[in-house]
Amino acid sequence: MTISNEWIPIAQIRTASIATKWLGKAIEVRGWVRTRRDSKGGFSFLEINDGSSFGNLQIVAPNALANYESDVLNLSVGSSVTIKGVLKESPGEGQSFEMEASAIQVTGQADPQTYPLQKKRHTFEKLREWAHLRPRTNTFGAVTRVRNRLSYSTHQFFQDEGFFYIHTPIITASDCEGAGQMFRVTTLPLDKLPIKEGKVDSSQDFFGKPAFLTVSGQLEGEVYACAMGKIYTFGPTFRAENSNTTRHLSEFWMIEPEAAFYELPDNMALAERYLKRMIRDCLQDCVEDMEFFDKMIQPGVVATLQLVLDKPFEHLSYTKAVEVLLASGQKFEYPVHWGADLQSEHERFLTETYIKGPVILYDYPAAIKSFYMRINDDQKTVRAMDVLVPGVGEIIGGSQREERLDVLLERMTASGLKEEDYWWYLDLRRFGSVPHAGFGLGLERMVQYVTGMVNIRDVIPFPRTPGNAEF
RNA sequence: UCCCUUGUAGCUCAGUCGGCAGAGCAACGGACUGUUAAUCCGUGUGUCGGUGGUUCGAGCCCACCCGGGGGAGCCA
Repeated sequence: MTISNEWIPIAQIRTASIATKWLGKAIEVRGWVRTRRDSKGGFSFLEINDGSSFGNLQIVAPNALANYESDVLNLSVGSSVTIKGVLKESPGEGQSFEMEASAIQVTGQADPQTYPLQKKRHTFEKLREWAHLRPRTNTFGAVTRVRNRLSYSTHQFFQDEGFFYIHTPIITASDCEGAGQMFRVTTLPLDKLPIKEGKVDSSQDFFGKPAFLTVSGQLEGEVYACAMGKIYTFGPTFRAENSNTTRHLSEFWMIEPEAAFYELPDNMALAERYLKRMIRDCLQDCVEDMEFFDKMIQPGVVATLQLVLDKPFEHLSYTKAVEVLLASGQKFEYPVHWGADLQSEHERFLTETYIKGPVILYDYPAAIKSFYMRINDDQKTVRAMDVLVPGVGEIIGGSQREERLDVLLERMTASGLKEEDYWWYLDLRRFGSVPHAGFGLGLERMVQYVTGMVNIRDVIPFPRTPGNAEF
């Protein structure tokens, strides 16, 4: 049996407009068997998935095939196959097209006695133990394609808007980013650490000083924004927090745009355009996947996203938000008062009950936000913004940065930070300082929002959480 | 890190009062069928998370340890 090297993605056959051009023609597909149904009518049905689309291709395998008895009747779930045949309109219900096989080559068998995946539904918890096999399931295939689309949209959006893609460092020697607990990076022998004056002598370490995995590329992003105008980063970030929730990972992917001459309103508008671009692209290009999420994962998610596209985002100052919460009559576990950070129950009320959609909160009390956020004229609040969405909560956190050297120095002193650790960051304010702003978006939270997937561990291929780095 | 909850067949789970370890699905064998998570008949399946204790006897009670899930905090 000779099989050519030309095969077509099943996604093409799932798209009626493209499929028609293959009708009646000999084609080849390659993929994995999802299920086999034998018929005594002299043929078997195979469902083949190759990852290119949510839907499968139904193969009709006639018993006239030379290897029908020996191979086809032994094909089990998970086996890989290469199939040649002719694309036809399907007389059966459930699919428009099917392929009448003329040659089936079994590439790799999957022993049904030991192959963990069944045709039946598995819990997400169990599938996490099989992270190497779960992309072969409907849900994880769909999540993977949506995640890919969101990543692609990110680059398309920022490139279209004139932002430069900047690669900020993964390893950083400044532990001053302040966004959370950091992972230490070292080549020192852990069983025999060099000790000097009772402390680890980091001068002997690889970089001659303590080094860490980045928690944010923001400070480096500001450097490039203050030269290139508009930049964005898109890379992995690491947080060594011992958090065990459905919305936190130890390793996650973050998109951080930063733009010179941008003030907070520009920043908010950018965030809104960006989120809408991603949603629009997913609804347009991941139709089958989104239909699946809408039906099986979170009923109504498509309509909700469509609604988000049609309406401008609500804006609410922190002060107004506190008033709304106080006036709501809702009983909260944590009482609300001006100056306190909003708890997730408060955020949930605002976005899920009060606004019923995305909401941008801004102008937070200075005391609960980072030192680099620009102080407002009231001296009490800073130009910070959070974008909250129903279900997920905070999906974006950002701010206009403090560009005035004297004010920034004051804020650093008040936060107990040392000027010398930030000399290069402060230089941006010494030489040609400009107003600038940016934000960070957690890719996984965006995937959660768009798909309705409840647990963040199920929207990243190989989740890293406290106590779990398998695979 | 704190609180709650959970761990029994490949998977999902039941297991009463402490007294021989169970069901459905999957798998396998057969029947039937342009089938759609096909259907029908039949067959097999166990370190009851681990260690120790109480008891004539522990899946069940007690102690400690490990894993999973949910909530909180931290944040994206």
